Amino acid sequence: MDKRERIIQAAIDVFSDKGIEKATISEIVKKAGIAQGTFYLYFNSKLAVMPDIAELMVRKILEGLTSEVKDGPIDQQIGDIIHVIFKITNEYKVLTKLIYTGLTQTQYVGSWEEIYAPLYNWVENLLQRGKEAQAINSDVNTKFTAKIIIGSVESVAEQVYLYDHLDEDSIIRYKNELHKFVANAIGAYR
Amino acid sequence: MDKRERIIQAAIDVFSDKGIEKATISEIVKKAGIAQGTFYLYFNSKLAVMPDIAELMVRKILEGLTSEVKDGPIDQQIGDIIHVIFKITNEYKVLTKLIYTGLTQTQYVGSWEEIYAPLYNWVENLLQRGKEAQAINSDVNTKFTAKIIIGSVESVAEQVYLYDHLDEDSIIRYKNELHKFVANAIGAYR
Amino acid sequence: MDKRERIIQAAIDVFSDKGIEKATISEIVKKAGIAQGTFYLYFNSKLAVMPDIAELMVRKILEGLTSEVKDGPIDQQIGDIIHVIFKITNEYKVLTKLIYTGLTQTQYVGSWEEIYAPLYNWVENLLQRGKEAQAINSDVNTKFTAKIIIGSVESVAEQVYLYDHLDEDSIIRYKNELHKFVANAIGAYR
Amino acid sequence: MDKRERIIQAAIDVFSDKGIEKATISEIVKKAGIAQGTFYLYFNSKLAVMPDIAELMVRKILEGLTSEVKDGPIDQQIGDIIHVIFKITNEYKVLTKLIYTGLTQTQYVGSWEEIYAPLYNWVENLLQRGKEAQAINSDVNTKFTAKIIIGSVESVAEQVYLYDHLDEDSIIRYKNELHKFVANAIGAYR
DNA sequence: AATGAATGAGGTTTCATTCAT
DNA sequence: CATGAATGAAACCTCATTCAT
Repeated sequence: MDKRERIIQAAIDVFSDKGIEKATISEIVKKAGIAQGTFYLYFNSKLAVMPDIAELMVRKILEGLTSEVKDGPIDQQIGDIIHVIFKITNEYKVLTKLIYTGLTQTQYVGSWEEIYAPLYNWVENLLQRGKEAQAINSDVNTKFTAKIIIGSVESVAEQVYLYDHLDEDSIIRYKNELHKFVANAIGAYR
Repeated sequence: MDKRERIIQAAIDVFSDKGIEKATISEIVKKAGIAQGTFYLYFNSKLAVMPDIAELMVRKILEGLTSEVKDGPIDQQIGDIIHVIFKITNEYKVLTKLIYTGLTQTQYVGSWEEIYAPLYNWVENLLQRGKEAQAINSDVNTKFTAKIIIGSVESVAEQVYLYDHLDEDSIIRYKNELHKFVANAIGAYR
Repeated sequence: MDKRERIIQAAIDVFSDKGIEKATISEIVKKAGIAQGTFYLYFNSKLAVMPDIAELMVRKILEGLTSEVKDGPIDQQIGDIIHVIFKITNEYKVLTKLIYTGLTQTQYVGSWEEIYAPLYNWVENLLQRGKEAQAINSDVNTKFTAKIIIGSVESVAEQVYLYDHLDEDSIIRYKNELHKFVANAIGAYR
Repeated sequence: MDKRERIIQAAIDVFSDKGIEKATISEIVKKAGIAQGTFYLYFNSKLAVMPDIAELMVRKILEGLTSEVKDGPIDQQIGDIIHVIFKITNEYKVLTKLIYTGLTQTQYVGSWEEIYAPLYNWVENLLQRGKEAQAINSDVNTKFTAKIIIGSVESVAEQVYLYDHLDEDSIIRYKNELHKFVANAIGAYR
């Protein structure tokens, strides 16, 4: 693995473990197995790694969506989307949250839209096709709704895994309720 | 105003301005007009102020909900809720986001549920009454749905104000779409 | 117990526990159950308590000597002296050492001679009587030898209790060797 | 001279001058001519330098013993030992005392035995040879007695130089008395 | 005589950043 | 490109000391 990649991976580990505040470049380089000075050949600060981390996360989610959201009724596809986002959130725990904040705290806020665009687009396309197939309400604004859905699902996933620490059973019931909520919201049940 | 209160206010200012990372105790005490050592009589670290800030935010939102969500059809009440949360989010900008992260990064994660409980309860009660009046779907789990709604609305508000920096007109259209989304989700339109 | 006495006792506890370096007035007053400011009505600094502590220690040793060193052959009296000093050293552990250092580090070094004088005198008198009774070498300088004996015994006691942490059995053998050493040194066996 | 060595030398100076209590890392680094942060690359606290200082002291004493204690009657060798320890104690004044205390006050107490071992061994060997040559009492426990002798001599040296501040003439008489004391103690005069 | 909240000087400690190798 | 010892600015944090009550 090349140096840059190793830095990003190490940064993910350290940020997840210590949070942005307590994470130090010293620890990142130690974990990456490179010299202190080498870090600066690739990044200017620990927060400068964030966009790369965000990109990696979005890529993971997209890969998940592409592979796990099957063709079929949109109702079922929503279930798949929820499942994927929950899985990734659980896997990377606090990281999802940190990315938001990490980007916010820097000059990289602007990158946000850019980085998440593919994800929003993917869901928007799915809604668009659903709309054309008259599988959801005709008055749904696909652009806005894509973001609302992703925001809702991520928000609940964070609740469930980061704050409430629910047991597996409760999580399933939560996901079902959320599924019903979103499906109704876009009229996927008619 | 007593010392503790002044620290909290100063911390809000500094966190909002600099973010958690760059905020320093030195600056907080300067803004609060107290001595360096005095800070430590009340808090152990800058992050230890977070639970108090969160509590203040929740109190603000609750006050907003109590005063601005009128009696009337539940559909309209949802509009009011969205309006209140958007207003507070805009007012405190990054702070909402920082609280999440600030609590996550510390030993105070546990406080989260406790602090937000009143807010969740308030919405849950509203849903409960709507259910009893058969104004919303009978199969709605009020506890889960309360959290889903608050999460969704906050998530969209943050999108709108923190990342997308939308113009006023787009925000209104976004709010309308969100309103429709939530109302449909719980079956408030039948 | 009056305030002054309580401060001295608390200081003994804290110094024993934390050492001079880490001991703080804050902790002493907490242990003494008095207010922060009250300390200064009795002492100017934590080290200013040292002479009082030293006096208390010397008093303890003197009481021990007076009560436990019986009339009889000087050889046996030496054994008693060793026993008393070992007992007190064990009881107050590091404190003996700290007193030396505590006094050294301050303006109170001068007090040292004054405070220890009674102890030296007591042993000197014992040697003097031994000399007159021709129970020890006639060329012993009682003044110097008194100090040498006390120094040796304290030194060994500290070795045994503070550094080597010997078991009870080894300590007894050590004491016996020391006893023989001192008795021979002053010619108490002829 | 390498950084570590410079820190140790500077620490010796500052400790000797100010005592443990008043010595600061800031002053040590200033005297060593290095940056504040550099200190922490080698030691964690000012007391962490103590074991190194102790080692240096022991080395000095050993060098003194090796070079100044001549072959010859054991009686005379004892005189040499006393002379060396007095000289070093005078040269380093308070430092000898501080080492004891410095080590006591920290996690490094354990190091004590280890550091002093060579010194004890050296004297023990000398006694052993004296015993084999029947120059001293046959019932002397060389291990214990080595420690007793070193302890006694150091104790008296500290008395003389640190507390009593005796004049040169009195010191010579004190040394003579001590010499006689130790020689008699082990039966070196027969 | 006693209190204890508040102070702020002055220490400690960290860690991003540099630069000679 | 890569290194990592050294730096020192800038934060942290403690705690003796004060003083109004």
